[in-house]
Parts: sequence; structure tokens; C-alpha cells
Amino acid sequence: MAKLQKSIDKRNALIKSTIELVNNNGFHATPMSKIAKMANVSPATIYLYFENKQDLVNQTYLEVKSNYTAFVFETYDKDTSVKTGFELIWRRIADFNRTECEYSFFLHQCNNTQIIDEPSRKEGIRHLQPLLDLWKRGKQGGVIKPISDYILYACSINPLSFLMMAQKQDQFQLTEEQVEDAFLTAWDSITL
Amino acid sequence: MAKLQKSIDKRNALIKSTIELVNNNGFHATPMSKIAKMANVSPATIYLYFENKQDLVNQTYLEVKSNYTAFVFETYDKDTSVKTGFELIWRRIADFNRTECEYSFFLHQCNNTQIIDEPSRKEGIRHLQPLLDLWKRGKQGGVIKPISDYILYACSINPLSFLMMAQKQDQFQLTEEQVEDAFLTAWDSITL
DNA sequence: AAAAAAAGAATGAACATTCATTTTTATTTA
DNA sequence: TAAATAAAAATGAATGTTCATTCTTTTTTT
Repeated sequence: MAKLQKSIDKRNALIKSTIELVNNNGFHATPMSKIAKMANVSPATIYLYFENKQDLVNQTYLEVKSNYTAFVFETYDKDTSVKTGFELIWRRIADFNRTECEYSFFLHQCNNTQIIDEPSRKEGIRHLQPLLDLWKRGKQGGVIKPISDYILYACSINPLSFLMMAQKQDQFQLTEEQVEDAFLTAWDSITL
Repeated sequence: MAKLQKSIDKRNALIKSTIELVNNNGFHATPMSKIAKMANVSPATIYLYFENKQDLVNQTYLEVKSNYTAFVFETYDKDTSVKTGFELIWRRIADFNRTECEYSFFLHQCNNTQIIDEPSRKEGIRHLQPLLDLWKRGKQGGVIKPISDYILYACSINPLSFLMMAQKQDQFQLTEEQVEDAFLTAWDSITL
């Protein structure tokens, strides 16, 4: 395949530039020419790696999303109590939001706007399966509230995105202590 | 002022069209010509009412946001118990998300992207002052957890936005019953 | 009849994408 | 091994389109 001959470094540089520029200006306000310049590449070169602008952003999304899930479940062990398991996952997500703030912000933008096309977004959703399985077990064991996974997610995981955004906008500082508070709150919200 | 001579209907139509088109295509993918067409107006006419595209979207944002706050606190009475007060506000927000879904979605997009360059976008949750005051009282009375307002907001109010988004993307149906679940979850999360 | 509001067409800039060349890399031949 | 050639990758400069904004004219209101 031709693809594999081409420099993986260049592809990465393009993806990195895309993230940074989309984060700062939004997708439609980010010209290909700027992405190229930031990646030290000619505009034409982008089209050797990606079909077009939409493909570039879709692939960037999928790549970031897969980094995200890999990170989140890296330390997960499904043979633990529901509480331990949840805490493991939750804290990894919190870490990701804190340490990989650029990725996190990019994902947030993609999830909350019309940047990404449907198929890519759909593909992104499946990634949290282990957490859903854990919740299922928790519901069966009478630990987790027997309510929609969407509500569980909205109340326990999504707040981290919001706090990350608030932090990014300098409205709020997400310190260690705040993370503790947020965890206890998340746990309280989803348990019986 | 000339402004007041011009038709308020046209201005409203422009704002309405802006919301609808930005919701469906995003700001930068929405041409002025389409906004004009949807509002049954010539493109040039937009510039009689707004300075330019940025001004149009900024003003739309301010207008929607002020509708939101007016709606949310319309029924609020600060001389009630913390629980009653919170429930009043929370349910109004839920209603707004359900019945004024277009407004709600638009606000969400503005709050989570770089569309708006209005200082007021950076004000965070300050526009919800009565709610913050209520929480203060709740903290003093030992009802509400003594933690950052941002965390309280993230866990009890923000989930509604998330659920509205999920609904908008047809992943989820926010029924009456789900609203009940969500309310109990929200209340559990912020109380001691 | 004058002033204000609205319109459609024109302008010029920005931008995604493609084209024609050049540069780099890999392969073959002597 | 080194020169010669072929293939791949990369480029800068076009291309053609889209679009925000403005200009000139027409319509409506006062």
C-alpha cells in the first residue's frame, strides 16, 4: 500500500496541527493552508494523506477517540467490585481531561457540534462498552440506580467534560481537591 | 434611532433563521445568503439590522441567553426551602431543554465552541445568580455539599444539556419518567 | 417630494482542491 | 560500487467556487 510508504511523521504532524487549530478557531475557520503551514508541509501534500478536509477531521477524531479509550481502560480490571471498577475508570477519565487537555477539548468540540459526520460519531460511541457492562453488573447487584445509561453517563462522566471546559476558559481551577469532590458527587449520583 | 423604525419582525425572522441554520450546519457553514433567504429578505437587508455576520450571531446569542434566564427564573420564589427552590429551577431548565429545544441547542453550541466573540460568553455560570445564592443558603444550612458551585452545576444542571444533545441526535428519548430519574439523581448528587 | 428601507447585482477576498513540476527515494544495470 | 532510471512523494502555483459585504437602483413610507 502506498499509504504505508508515506511518512507517518507527516501524518501525525497534520493531525496534531488540526487539533490545535480546530481547538483555537473551530473547524470551518481553519483553512487547509494553515494546517499545512503548521505541519511544515505544502497544502497539496495533505491530499496525499487524506481525501479532503472532512476526511482529515474525521480521522483526527477517530484517532483521538481511540487514544482516549485506550487510556481510559488501560488500568481497568473487570474482576473487581463495582465501586472499585467505577473509580478506576472515572479517575482515568479525570486524568485524561487534566493531562491531555488538548485532546480532551478537541473531543468535546466534536461531540458537541456538527463537525464530524454521523458514521464517524457512531463509531466513536461504542468505545465505552466496558463501562456500560460494569453498570449493568452494578444494577443487577443493587448498587447502581436502575436508570438509563445515558442518565448515568450524564451525571457521573459528562461533568468532567464540563469542568475541563470551564478550566480551559479560566473560570475554574480543577485541583486535586476538586477532583475528590467531583468523584464523591459522581458516585453519590449514580448509586442507590 | 433608525433601528427602531425598522421592522422588528424582520429582525426576529433573521434571528430565528440564524438559530435554525447554525444548529443544522454550524456557524461557518451557514452563508448569509441562506439566512436571508430563510428570513425572506435580501442579503443586503441583513446589514441594515446587524453590522456583520459576527454581530448577527453575537446578538442572537445574547437574545437567546436572556430568554433562557428569564424562562428559568420566571417561576422562582426565593422564599422557599432549598429543596423546593432547587426543584423549581431545575424543572424549569428541564422544560426549557425539552420545549425550547432549538434555543437550547443553539446555546449549547455557543457555549461549547469558538463561535461567539462576546465577553459575556466567558462569564461562566454567573448569569444563574439566583441559583448560586440558593446554593449558598443550602451550604450554610448543611443541605447542599460545601463544594465549588462549578461542581454542583456540572453534576446537577449540566447533565440536562447533555441529555438534550443526546435526544437531538436521536440516541435517547427524554421522557417524563427519565426526567424524574434525572431529577432524583441531580438532587442526590449535590446534597449531603 | 423627500427620506428611509429594501432589493438584486457586483466586488473582491478567501479557500478547498487540483495541476504541472521538481525533488527525493528506491531499483536496476554496468 | 556507482551511475542511470524509474517510481513515489512533495511542492508552489493555478483554478474555480463560495461567500461576506458593498454599491446602485427601486420600492415603500412619511
